Amino acid sequence: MACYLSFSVTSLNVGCTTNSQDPSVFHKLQTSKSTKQFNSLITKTSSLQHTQQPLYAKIISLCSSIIPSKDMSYIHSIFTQIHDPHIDICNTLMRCVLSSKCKENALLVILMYVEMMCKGLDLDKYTYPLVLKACVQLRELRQGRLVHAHVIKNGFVLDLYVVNNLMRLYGVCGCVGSVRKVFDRSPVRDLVSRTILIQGYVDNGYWKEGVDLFFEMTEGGLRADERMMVVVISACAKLRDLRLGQKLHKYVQSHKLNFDVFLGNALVDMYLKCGEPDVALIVFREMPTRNVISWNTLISGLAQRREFKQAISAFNEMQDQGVKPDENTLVGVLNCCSNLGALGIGKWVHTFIDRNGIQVAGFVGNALVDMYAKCGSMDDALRVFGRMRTKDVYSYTSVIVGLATHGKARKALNLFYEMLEIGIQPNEVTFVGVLTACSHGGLVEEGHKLFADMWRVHKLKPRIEHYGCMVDLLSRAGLIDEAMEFVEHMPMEPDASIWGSILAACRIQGKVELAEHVTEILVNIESEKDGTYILMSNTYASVGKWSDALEVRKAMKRQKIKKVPGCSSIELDSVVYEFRRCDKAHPRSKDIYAMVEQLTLHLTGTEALSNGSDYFIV
DNA sequence: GTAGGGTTAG
Repeated sequence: MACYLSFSVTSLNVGCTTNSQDPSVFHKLQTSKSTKQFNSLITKTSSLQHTQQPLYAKIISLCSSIIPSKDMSYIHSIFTQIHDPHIDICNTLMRCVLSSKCKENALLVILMYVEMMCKGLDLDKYTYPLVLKACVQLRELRQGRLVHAHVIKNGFVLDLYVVNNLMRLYGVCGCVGSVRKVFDRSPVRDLVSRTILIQGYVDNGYWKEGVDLFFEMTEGGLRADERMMVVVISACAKLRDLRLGQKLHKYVQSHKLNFDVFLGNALVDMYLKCGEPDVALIVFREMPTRNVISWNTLISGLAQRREFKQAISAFNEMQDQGVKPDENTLVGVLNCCSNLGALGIGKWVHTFIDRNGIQVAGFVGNALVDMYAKCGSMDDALRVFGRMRTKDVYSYTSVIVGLATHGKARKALNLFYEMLEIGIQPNEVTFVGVLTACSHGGLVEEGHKLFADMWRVHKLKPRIEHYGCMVDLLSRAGLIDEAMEFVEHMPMEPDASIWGSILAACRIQGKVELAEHVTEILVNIESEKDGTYILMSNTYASVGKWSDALEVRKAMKRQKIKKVPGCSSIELDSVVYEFRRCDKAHPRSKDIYAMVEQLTLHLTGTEALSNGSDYFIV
């Protein structure tokens, strides 16, 4: 075999001494911009014996720094051309390829590993962690198991780095049992192994088990470090267990652990998820350093608590402090906009996305589509959706739900069928949209068929909300008897929203007796809820039974049930204003009410019902 | 030259 690629010793010296054949080669290597140019330089250099190969490795690590391209195939091509490479060179090349953190390159590392085996090379303790890391990046369990077999065969089970990487691989591949097995059978373990073991449980949803393990270990005398605490606290956040969280926080304090940004972020997230936003904010303010993730944690955490306005002000503060938002920030903010109907802020975010060259794809694209749909700008939603190069079930679901709520039933359903044709599997939420479309479009037949398809075709078990959609569909179509029959045949206990649909239909059709029956059920389910009484009262009113309507109102008063004030919001110059019934908080509320009076007068010729008795208005 | 935090849709 000819053509073994390598550098001449002289060309290596080129950079440092004048004793060279071609003084420009080394300089060219350092300044080389393109892979092609670089490759041609390499192939021009002459042969090198493997005794000089450590020097060659140095060159290779230099290569990784001078070539910004993610295309590592040239490194692989160098690798394949070396006849008898030293293991250090292989490891260096592997590390270099792996550093780019993209899937294609991780695959390249595995390929290199296989080729090393074919060449009959003796792998060392540094090779296995690298290959296993590549498997982790790819979630490549099958290949990982083969590597595990080689690890055992070649006697590397005593190496901590190898063992820990093996455990990590099984963890990310969802094999908690294997993580445990490797741990239990390994004669070498350290704090890292223990952290990976706990993380294996936590990452796969066994939060309680992970936390229990932590206490078992610490009660046995183990001293946890910051990294282990981050894993355990994140498990606690998922468990929504405040008491436990406080206990862990105390552990951090009493053991004088370093309150770093990771630990801070984990604590902020935990307090937000456990329902203590005030404590979360205190911890957040106390953090010595914050990064973009700290802000994301705060913003998305507040959003999850439905504190959307507070989340937006956190976002504003973040910008005041000059922290650059990343894609996750924007997704969180867009989510707030969707819920507040804050179209202006949403549009601002869209502009920000465009100006910063952020791809409208994936999470960001989906959040943007959803924002426009929820803020009532369906045309914009469709425009963004149309421009997205790759659409997934979330993108489709957002527009389908959006169209359905905007009353564009046919268009929603057409998109649904288009989605199926492309081969995207719908999920439960997609069907909420599809059934809502049928309900709003009065498409009883199609609704029945699609409901049946859920399980028959897509193997999705209808949840209570789907039954709710069907009851709503039938009720709105005036088929109350069918709706009742549907409710009676439900496999689960109908909830308040389902009875609510029926009750609403009763009001429209003036079915007093059924309404009374349903109200009784509803009061038993949620006696404190105002909506039930109001619907019943309105049902009486709709058939002219005014005294009965009044009776219901009196009953409400007796039981101290107050109508929860409805809330609407409007956004002006990026500020969201909220209004409730009888709300006088706005500095110009006097003007606002005057305008309402005027408008009402204009529209109906009667005076607006300014205070109190709007129980009869749904 | 091993381990860690946050993420969209009804």
